[in-house]
Amino acid sequence: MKTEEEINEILRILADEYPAPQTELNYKTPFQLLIATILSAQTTDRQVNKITTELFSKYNNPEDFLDLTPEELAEEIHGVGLYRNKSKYILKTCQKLVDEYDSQIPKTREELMELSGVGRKTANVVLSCAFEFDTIAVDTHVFRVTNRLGIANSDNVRRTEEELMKNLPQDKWSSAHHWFIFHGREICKARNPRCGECPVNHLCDYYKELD
DNA sequence: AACTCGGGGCA
DNA sequence: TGCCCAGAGTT
Repeated sequence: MKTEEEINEILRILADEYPAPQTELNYKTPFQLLIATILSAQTTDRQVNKITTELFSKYNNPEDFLDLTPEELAEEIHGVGLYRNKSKYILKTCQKLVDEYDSQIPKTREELMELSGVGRKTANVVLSCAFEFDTIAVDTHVFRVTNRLGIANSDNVRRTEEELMKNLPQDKWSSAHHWFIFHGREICKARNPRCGECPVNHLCDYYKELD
């Protein structure tokens, strides 16, 4: 595990390396962020971004989506993968938003996770990016990167979330989330990680154990 | 706990 | 061109 100084050094280097694109924050409303995050399951947000501009120009609230049949919506979101499931989840979620939340997005993790297609990761993204609540959304990139670096040490996403909230300074939670995701995609990849190009390899537990 | 759902990226 | 990757729901 890392000392506070080592963690701050890692964060400093990553901040310098990745001027946080913060892609989730590009969505204009909590509703857009929620839908985009449901769409992003098992895909990159690059794929999601390809379709959301047009999608949200046509449908921008739960009522708009409820005008569509599952088949029509599936057609609209073609390209993000798992589109039939995601179409059903989104329509079910929109119906619930209309029926139970006056078309607003609920602000607690428990309520968000009751929505179809919304698990812990999606709920945390909405809480931290749309409502700026103090949460860290742990997807597989964040999980892999932080465990390799030694900022977390856990075989379980739920515990990693707790460890990160304990080990990272709170004012860095939001930006660190984006650094880890970007780093995980470009450098610290699941397979064939490019450790030679990694700006924090001298501070990485995984890199130390390589040879 | 294992399986399903689509497609993009890379070996 | 086949294998790996990325969440949530279902069985």
